[in-house]
Amino acid sequence: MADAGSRPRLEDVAARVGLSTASVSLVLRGVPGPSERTRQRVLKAAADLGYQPDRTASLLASRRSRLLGVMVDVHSPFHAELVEHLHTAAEEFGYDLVLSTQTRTRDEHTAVETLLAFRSEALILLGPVAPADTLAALHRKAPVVAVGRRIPGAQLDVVRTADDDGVGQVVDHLVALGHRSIAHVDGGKGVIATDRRRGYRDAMRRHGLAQHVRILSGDNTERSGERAARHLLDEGELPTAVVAFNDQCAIGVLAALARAGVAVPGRVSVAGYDDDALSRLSLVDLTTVSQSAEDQARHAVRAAVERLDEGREEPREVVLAPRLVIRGSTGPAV
Amino acid sequence: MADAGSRPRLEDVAARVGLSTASVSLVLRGVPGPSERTRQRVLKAAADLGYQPDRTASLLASRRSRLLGVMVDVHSPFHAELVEHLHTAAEEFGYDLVLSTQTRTRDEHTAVETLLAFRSEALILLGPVAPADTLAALHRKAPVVAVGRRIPGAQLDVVRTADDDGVGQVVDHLVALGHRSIAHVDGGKGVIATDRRRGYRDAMRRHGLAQHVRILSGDNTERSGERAARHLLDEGELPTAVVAFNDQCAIGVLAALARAGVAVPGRVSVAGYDDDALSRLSLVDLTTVSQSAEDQARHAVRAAVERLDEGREEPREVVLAPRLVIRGSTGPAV
DNA sequence: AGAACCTTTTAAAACGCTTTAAGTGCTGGT
DNA sequence: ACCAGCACTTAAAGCGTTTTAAAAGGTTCT
Repeated sequence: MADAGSRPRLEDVAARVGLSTASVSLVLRGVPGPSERTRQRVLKAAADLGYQPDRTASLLASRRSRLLGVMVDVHSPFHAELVEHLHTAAEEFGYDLVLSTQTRTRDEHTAVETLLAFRSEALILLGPVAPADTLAALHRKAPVVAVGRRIPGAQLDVVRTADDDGVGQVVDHLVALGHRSIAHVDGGKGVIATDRRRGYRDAMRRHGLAQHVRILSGDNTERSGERAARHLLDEGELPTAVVAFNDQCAIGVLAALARAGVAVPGRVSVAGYDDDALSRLSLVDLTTVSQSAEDQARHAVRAAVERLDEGREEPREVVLAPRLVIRGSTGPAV
Repeated sequence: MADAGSRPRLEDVAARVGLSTASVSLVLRGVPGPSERTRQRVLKAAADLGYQPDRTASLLASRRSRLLGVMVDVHSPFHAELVEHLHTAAEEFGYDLVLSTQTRTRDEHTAVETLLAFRSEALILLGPVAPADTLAALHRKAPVVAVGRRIPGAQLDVVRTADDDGVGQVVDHLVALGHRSIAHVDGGKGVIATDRRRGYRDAMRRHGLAQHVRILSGDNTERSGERAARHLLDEGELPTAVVAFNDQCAIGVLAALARAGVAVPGRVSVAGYDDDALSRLSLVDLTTVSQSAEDQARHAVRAAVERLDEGREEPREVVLAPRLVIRGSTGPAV
């Protein structure tokens, strides 16, 4: 019956203690019912046999899968951090994670299909780029939680930080250091970039620096930061501070300035956004804005669980306050 | 029968064309047998209904799962790159990947158990730290392919690059630039560190520089690089070049030198190992050694497939040649 | 006309678990 | 004695696929 070579099954441990598979199943899942004596014997037998439940079978048998599908961009250090916190948060609620990495060769669509094929009960999408209506359609199949991006008028849940506020804090910080000529390298046409750009504009206006507003086009790459910095250098009218769209971009700015022999923060202060692992490198030591991965992860899981277990129907948007992280790349204006 | 709300099942598409689920299953998996006419009708019906096979059920029903379990350290940029290539390689052989991230809170053991619970047929472990006999025990349950690390005398498959050779290439490069006083910041007690240290020693000896051998203790962190560099600075006897255990460590060295105002590569050349995304940043621009993620991934999948589909039993070790990547952190000796 | 052989289709038994409704013994109250 | 009620336990019906052995429907050949 118990073929020597193969993994022990529920039936094998049941046979070992002379009980039914049903009882064993109950014990192993910690469902109340079985007596203490039974519980002990089953646990011992399971341990002796090295029994390990077969996920696939469990998932199939239970209508519930208790699985949350997570789409991540495998290249983003910030996503990696989020995933770690998602893991622990999900565990607290008795859920597990299925990850689907989105890479150059596997687009969002494929990634999401994979997650559904694994019967994820809800989807947590980190920084999805798909248009709002695509996400809405998806949301009809399974609850979707979008993390890190604003989605206007959507029925789905959103967890994000207030990007405009974050950039505002950076500008406040720089102004407090005496800067007036503060430029912004923006992030292109996405929703996130729009918010950060607005945050910059509003803050400048608030400080009566509207005439110093200077926006250079860029994106989320190092290269774009370099290009923008070179542009400033060539023009000769160097601002005293640069606020970049994100950390990658900021690092590009730093590189171009370093090559040109411009002292940072002596001559020009530079700030980024995201508090990437990169920005913490002591070689980089970048002033930036933290999006508190842990809180975002916790809220995302919480949102999914509320939909699944507590029957919430109305959409919810959680907007967290970003936190300025001051490091060595910003200093007093010259 | 076909409840409006739920996903269509195999039975639903079978009913739609008036066939059995068996036939539909055959068609959908591309198994030869069904007639052309049947094939067409089934495909159309499946498309109409938006049918999507349920992975869990498929996996359970087929003895084969065609799943490769991959353990990755979610924080390593190098692993991220490997995963991307593993995906495409696995796809070529008709396999899929299950990822299990190993984080601070989830150790190797848990990660691997998860992979087995998902019925992975083979395990691909990226940079496993477990002792050889633990891995050997695991290998008895399912074929294990260890990537990136030497495992002496093991029965399992290993795919790695020749670390000693890689460091040797770095030393050769530096010697060619006129360096003689070349120090090494090592990586602690792991197998990888041992190999790289040996590579350094051998190369120095080969060039008749045995009396210049200088090894500073370190590990795989930026901090250790900084510490080592500060040590050298304090002593006053700065070598003209430093070969670090890996890129992270090298970046620490760079940071400490930068703070001390030591020009790189003007006064001291610095090299790392791994060709991390970090080292490509133009701000860092680090000479390093590439481990060719794509080749390693391909060989790892190939090894697993040979075990699973071609009945190979003897262990195999694939040792790839590392490739020196020359960037801006190394230059002529002063 | 029947045997022999294809080709195509299908019924039914897995796969390893969960879950529900129905048991089985007890105890204690009448 | 009898029944109610409680605490456990279990038989059996799924979950949505794959797979196997066999059936069904043709041909072609004697």
